[in-house]
This record gives sequence, structure tokens and C-alpha cells, in this order.
Amino acid sequence: MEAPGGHAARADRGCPRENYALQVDILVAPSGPGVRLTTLDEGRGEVAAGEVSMDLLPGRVAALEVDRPRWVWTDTSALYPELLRAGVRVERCFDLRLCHAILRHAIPGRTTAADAWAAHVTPGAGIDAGPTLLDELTTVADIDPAAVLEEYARQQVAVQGSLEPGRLRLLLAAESAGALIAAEMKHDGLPWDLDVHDRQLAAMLGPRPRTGTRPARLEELATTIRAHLAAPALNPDSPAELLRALRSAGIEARTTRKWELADVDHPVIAPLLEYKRLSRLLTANGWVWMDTWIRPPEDGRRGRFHPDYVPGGVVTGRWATSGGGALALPKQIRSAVVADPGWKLVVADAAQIEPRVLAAMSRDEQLARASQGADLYQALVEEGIVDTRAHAKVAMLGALYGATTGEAGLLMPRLLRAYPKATNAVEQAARAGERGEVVRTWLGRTSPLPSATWHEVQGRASQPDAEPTDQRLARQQARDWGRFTRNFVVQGTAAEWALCWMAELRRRLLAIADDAGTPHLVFFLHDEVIVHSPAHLTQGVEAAIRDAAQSAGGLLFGTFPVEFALDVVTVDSYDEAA
DNA sequence: GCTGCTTGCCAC
DNA sequence: AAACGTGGCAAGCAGC
Repeated sequence: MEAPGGHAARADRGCPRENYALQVDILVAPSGPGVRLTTLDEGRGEVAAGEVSMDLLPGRVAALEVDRPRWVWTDTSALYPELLRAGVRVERCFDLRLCHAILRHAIPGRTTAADAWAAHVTPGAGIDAGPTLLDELTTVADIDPAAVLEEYARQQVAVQGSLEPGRLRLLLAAESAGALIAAEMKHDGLPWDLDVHDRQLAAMLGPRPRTGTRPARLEELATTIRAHLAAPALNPDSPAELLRALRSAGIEARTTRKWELADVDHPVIAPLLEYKRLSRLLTANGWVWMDTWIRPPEDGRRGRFHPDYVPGGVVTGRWATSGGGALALPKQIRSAVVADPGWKLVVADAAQIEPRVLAAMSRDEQLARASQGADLYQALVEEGIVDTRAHAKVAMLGALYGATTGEAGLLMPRLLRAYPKATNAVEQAARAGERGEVVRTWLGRTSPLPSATWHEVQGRASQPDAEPTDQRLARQQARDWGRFTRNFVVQGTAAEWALCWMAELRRRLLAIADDAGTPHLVFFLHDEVIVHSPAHLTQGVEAAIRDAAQSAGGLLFGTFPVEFALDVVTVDSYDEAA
């Protein structure tokens, strides 16, 4: 059986440093019907090379993996799944496609300890001068081995020539580790109990209906809604129809959004909101979704949900997902995420990760002090900055997202006074964005430049004959981009911390394996992980998760005294986690 | 029938 | 009543 713990056994786990000093890279490049493997020594000289057919590749990789090389290949997502299917895993890789995407626009800006995160001008002054083979790449099949080696060398030079090669190297390593983890998580899948899911749906919607018909509960609600609105033919799923019907019933709604309707006093509102809630559940995670995305159980295991994780899929460096909507797994159906018999889920999420990251990257000692406890928001209350935890959260998120109005806007002066370094940091990033400049994360991922249209609008507004509407539009647009760059630096750095956390965790989990199996990552979402673990190993897993978080903090921010608090629980099903 | 846009809602 | 960042996705709907 293909256990998640199918890793090649190693005698010398847990002391990688010494071994990394003797780093050997093995280049994997398509060649004819198979691949060409080229072993490089530390001076990047070729020491061995050979062709291998695709069907023999997994065996060859497994054999070579004993020496713990770093696999250098163009695209983990294209190659690694096949190795995984053959039961072969690797410890380290360098993903040329992902690293290229980072380096392509990296700016060799001057950085200092105080403002290393901050914006640096020079649009277009990326490390590499022009497009390379990877820019036109749609498939890796046509790249010859020499071109792969050339790209690798280029990237090494780019890193070496940057002003923070250490940070960039860490980012590329983390990004590449993420690519391995993403493929492994897709391969292993998230344990899923189809019966629990079906019961949950039936309890809320009624039993599974024939294809193409509404479940009983939804049909009932639709009838009630039609009666209240005197609209016998109304399809509640059509916003346009619904809006017309609401209006003829005397309800002055602008849209049919739930938060707008929630304030309306009318007997149709309650059943309508209930309809929306259930309809969403049905269309997003109902029986069709179940049939499409859950692989049925086999020999003693539960079913599995296998979403595609897309490392680097979000501009900020967060992962995207594709298929099954794994980015928004509703709380309502998390009870269907159930560990296999004899196994547990260890669920961990980083508490208030973005404020903590902001404290570290801005070197704000005051905010770092607030990070010492488990609840940073509560610390703001205890420090007397705000009066309630809710206010602390609103104020902090407002600062990170660029809120100017409402409660967040009102609380902002207090935050400015209490944490000048942290608030300044995000303000600087926002100002840079408003000017159309590039900003960078702590490890050096750079924000995209605004579009040509954006610049045109700004240009038009600065003409002497500019209309007030032009100027208003330009100001609006500049602020929009400023909010984006403001959030970019923090969200992106938090994503870097999370990548390091996972990479460190993955390494530690391999050391926990025993005969029952290897605890392994089965889910990741921005600041949260789920590890599927044999029940008797969960204590070690919890410790590994905490250790990994501390290591990640150290890797990024050295000795700066910021804490990365976690909420960690061991449960049978995901809904039991807070 | 296909494609792309809009609306609305889920997650962090 | 969206304000305030990043995404994916389903259904409706207009246009080809």
C-alpha cells in the first residue's frame, strides 16, 4: 500500500546542516522520451550525467535520494506527482519555474535593517534584463538539458548579485519546499467522511433530490418567498428577478446582498436569507460537489478531498487553489473532515499572524511586546490602547487593509500613537503604491507594477487642463493601489513565514514516523495547517508544529523578540477545532 | 451551444 | 452599508 510514510528510510535524519555543506544538485531535464539527470558538484561542475526513461525515473530518483541531493527541475507540479504515484518522495528541490517568477521582477534595491521591507523605486529595474526561456514556457517538454542548466546558472547569479542574497535564497528554498508540500498534499488528500457529509446535507436540505430538482427544504422556502412577494413564478436564484419582486413588494433594496437585506423589516426576509444560506451550501458543497471532488473510501480509509494547491498563485505569495473551492471550505461542512480510524487530526493555526509579522518587519518593539502572549488583540486592551478586544481587532485589521472610515478609522490615531514604527511601515508601503512604486516583502518578493491604464489615468490628472473628474478618478485609483501595496508587504511576509513554518514542519514530521505510518500535512490555508497523524503520535506532532513555528520566526527575523503564537488542538474532525 | 461578464458568498 | 486586502466558484445572463 502506498502510505504517506513511503519515504526512503534515512539513518541520519535531523541533522541536515552538516550535510547541506556537501550540497549536491541533480538537474532533471526532459530529453527525448525520457529525462537527462545531471549531477553537479558544489562548483556546479558536471560530475555525472545519464539518460533515463520515464518509467524508470522513480526508481532512479529513489536510489539517488539516499544521498539527499537537491533536485533541480523546471516544474515540480509537472514532475513530482508522477514520482509520488510511484511511491517516491524527495527531501529538497529547486523549482526553476517558481523561482524564476520571483526573480524575474526582484528589485536589487538598497535595504537597511530598519526599512528593509519598504518600497524601493526604479520600476522595471529587475534583476534579469529580459525574458528567458521560462517566460514563453507553456510546457517543459521542449527544454533541452543545456537550457535548464543555463536557467539555473542565471538564477544563481541573480541571487548572488542581489543586495540581500541570504533572504532571497531563503525565499526560493521556501517556495520550492512549498511546491513539494503542495504536490504531496494533493496526492495524500484530506480525509473526508462521505456519510457525515451526506447526513449533514440531508439534515439541512432534506434528502438528496433527483438531479436537476431542488431539495425539499429549498423548494419549501422558495414557495414561502413567492407567496410573501406575490410573485408565483419567481426564481430566487436570479438576482434581477428577485430585486424586481422585492421592489414591487415595497422593499427598497439596491441589491439582493444578504447584509443589505438583513436590515429590512419584512416577513420575506427570514425565509429569503435562509434560502440564500442553504442554496449556497447546495451549490458550493452539495452532492454534486461531493461526487466531483471526493474520492471514495478504500480499504479502511475514509474518502479523500484532493484539491490542487497552487504555490505562488496569489500575487502576494500566498497559495491559490484550484478545484473544489478549497480556499473557502465552509465551517458548515467541516464536520465531514474526519481522521481515518486509529488516526487523528492535529489542527494548528497561527494566531493574529499579520500583526505579529508587522511587528517583526517594522522592528516595532512595542508591538512585539504585545506579541508575547497568546492573544495579541487582548494585549492591546491590557496595554490600555483600546477598550475591547473587538476594537483591537478592528483597528489592527483596519491598519493592515487601509480602512479610513467607520470604527477602524476612529481607532487609528490610538494605534498610530502606540505603535508608530508598525503603523509607519504600512503607511510607507501605501504611499509608495500611490506613487506607482514597487514594494517588497521581508524576503524580497516584489509587488507587480500598476497597469498601463493606471499610469494613463495618473498622467491625465496631472495635465494642466485636467478635469476634476479626472483628478478624482486618479486619486481614487492611486489610493486603491496604495491599499494593495500596504497589504502586500504584510500579507506577503506572513505567507513567507507560513511557508517556512510548513517546510520546517514537514522535515520534523518525517522524524516522527513509526510502523503505524508517518504523520503528514493534509491541509494548508494561509495561516493554518492540518496534520493527519497516527493517534499515538499526536503529542510529538503538536510539539513539532510549535517548534517549526519558532524556527520559522528565527529564520525570518533572527533574534527580534516577536512571538508567533499558535492554537493547536488534536481532534477527530475539523469542526471540533475552534 | 459556447464565452465572458456580473452578482453574490465562502474562506483567511 | 460597504467600508477595508487576497482569492475561487456557481448561477444568471447577454452576446456571439
